[in-house]
Amino acid sequence: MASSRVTLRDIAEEVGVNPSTVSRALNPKTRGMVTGEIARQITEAADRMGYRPNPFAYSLRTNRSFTVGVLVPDLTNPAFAPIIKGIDNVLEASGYSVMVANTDNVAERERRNVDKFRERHVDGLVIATARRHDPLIDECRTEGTPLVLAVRKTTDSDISSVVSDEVTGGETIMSHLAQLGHRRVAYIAGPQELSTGFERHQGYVRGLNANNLEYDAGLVEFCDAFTEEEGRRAASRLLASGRDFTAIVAANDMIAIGIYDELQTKGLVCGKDISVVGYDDMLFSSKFDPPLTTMHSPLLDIGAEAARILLERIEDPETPPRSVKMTPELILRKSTGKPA
Amino acid sequence: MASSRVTLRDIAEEVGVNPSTVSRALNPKTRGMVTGEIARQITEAADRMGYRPNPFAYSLRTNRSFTVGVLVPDLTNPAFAPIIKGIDNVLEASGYSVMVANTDNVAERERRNVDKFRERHVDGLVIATARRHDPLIDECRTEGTPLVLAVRKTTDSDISSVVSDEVTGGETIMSHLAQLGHRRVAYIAGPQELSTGFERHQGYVRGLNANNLEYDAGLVEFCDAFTEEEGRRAASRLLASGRDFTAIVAANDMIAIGIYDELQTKGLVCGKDISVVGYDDMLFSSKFDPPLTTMHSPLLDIGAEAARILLERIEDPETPPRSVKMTPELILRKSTGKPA
DNA sequence: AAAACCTGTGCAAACGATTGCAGAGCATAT
DNA sequence: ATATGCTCTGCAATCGTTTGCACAGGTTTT
Repeated sequence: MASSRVTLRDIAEEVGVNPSTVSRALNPKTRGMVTGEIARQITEAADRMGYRPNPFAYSLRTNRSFTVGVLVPDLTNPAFAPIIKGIDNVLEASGYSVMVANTDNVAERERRNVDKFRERHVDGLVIATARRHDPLIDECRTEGTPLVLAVRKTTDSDISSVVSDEVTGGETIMSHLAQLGHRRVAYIAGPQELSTGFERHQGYVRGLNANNLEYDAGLVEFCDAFTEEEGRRAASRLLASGRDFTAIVAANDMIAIGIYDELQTKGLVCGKDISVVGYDDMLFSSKFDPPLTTMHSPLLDIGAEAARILLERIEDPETPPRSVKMTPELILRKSTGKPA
Repeated sequence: MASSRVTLRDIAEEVGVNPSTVSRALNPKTRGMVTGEIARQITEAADRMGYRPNPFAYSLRTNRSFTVGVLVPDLTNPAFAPIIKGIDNVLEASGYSVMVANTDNVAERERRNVDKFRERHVDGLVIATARRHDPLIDECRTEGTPLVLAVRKTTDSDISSVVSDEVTGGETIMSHLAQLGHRRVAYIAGPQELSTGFERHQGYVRGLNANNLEYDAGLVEFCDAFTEEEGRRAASRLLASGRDFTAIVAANDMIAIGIYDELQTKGLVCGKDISVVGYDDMLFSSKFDPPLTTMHSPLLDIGAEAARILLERIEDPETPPRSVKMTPELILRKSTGKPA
């Protein structure tokens, strides 16, 4: 990699001043300290010579890296990719670079990557892998690392986070179903150690109440992960239980896909024999067979907002933690209908 | 961000030697220079005290950052996400960090990000945004920046790249169709300034020849981008042309989806009235309606291999450029059948 | 006119590593 | 016994910035 040859000293010599003057002239914050004319000469020389500050020197001196680390469980999961994109969009505009790490949901890998990020002195972290109780997050907090959680939160509310309003989302779904006439609706929950899984399930029970439906433990199955395979297995258990129900709501779209799979192998047609609704409205959920009715989570915005909050906190370490809840939106498609 | 407090000097004082000795003891390459016992004491003290080298200092001195930049048109496009994941997997294992940049296919943004990466002295670049003639790539080449192209290449073969074998892929698709009995198959091509678009189209015409079908310019439409929308428009033009054909092959899965859309609005049923085949086998292409028969590109492997080649080149700058072609695999699903 | 204060600049010390060079100590060759 | 060589360690410079401090010169205050 060719190095950016020209340094502060070069410019200083060119203009005939001390490097420190050049430094001050080039830094907006200190520019006022130097005489207008000299500053002009310096900036002129700087871009004539193609000066590019050396980030290592800068960072060594200031301990700022203009870099943030992003942790996701799976880069290729359409429920996470948009978050990164959102983050990248706002961070790029502010001159930051984003480093990503894929953790595949393994705690050890999360820790390793957080450590790596810290060693590299990232200015902050956005974490989309947090569990409700997460020692790693606690650590970061006590270490004072600026961080914001995306799409998930911990039980500790002293940490910035941006999520969608999962419980009212879940509630809304139930109302939709109730309105269609469903009385017995099953639920396939996500992992309860994730706020997403936990709160969406909570939304389900609230929705039950709100619509005068009663909770039946036999109608809810839990998944160990937000995956198609887990969804399929849970659906299989549900079907095998012999219980009666006319709709299944899934804790997210991946699980919903798993349900599709199982229904299909059982010869049930989704949207007619049985309704199913997902959550997230991830890419292509409108292309499935049938198109999935689902709760749209504004993933891109969540990422962007997380980045903004992080930036705020980085620029001013005194900024108190802030938690924002985006409001999701129900997208009606073909996988729900009146009960058979 | 709390700084990693302990430095070489601290360890030096603790053990009672000069910082340079500590440096040597801790660096595997120079470890041999220091007496075994002392080295032992040093490493012992180092991890007792929790020493973490300061990357800025290291990089400032050595000009190495253990960082690579990755350029993709769209992080959220399922045809690119796996590439990043593949890259991350191998790079993480080698202690590198990956910085991503989303360029949305805008050249100016590509340039800006490459510049940013260079300023930050990344050790290398993997670029998935290259056009067949790409001044940006030329520049990088003459600057000597280690880089490897992923999933695309330029006409200049002196640049490392890893792609799937697009032309034989395209050819294979045609043979499949011919075997089913299709004689008139249309093609919806991708942008010809991208090697992917160009070579896949080339595969189409070779496949025509190989199966004794003749080329009919009226049966091919070109897209300006690998998008659903472009695919839909091209399909619309094709259908409107009044030409006769029994199958459409798309330059990639996104375009294929666009074709699905158009067929549906025209009341044609895909896989019966007309066959369509995609390319890439991106996530969920098995979930579409109907499941898409497509050419599987080993995206994850492509990313991983690109990372490996880059690493090679970084460690030894004399390594000559290397281009590898992965072999794709035809995945038969429901969108193709015998001609109506 | 002296005292006090600005304002703009330069000097030099960091930041935390790596590395060429010099030299101390000791073993081997002459 | 001297010369030669080898191995290990320390010294100090360096990478390119930022920034506290000193200070020169000019302005304002008393």
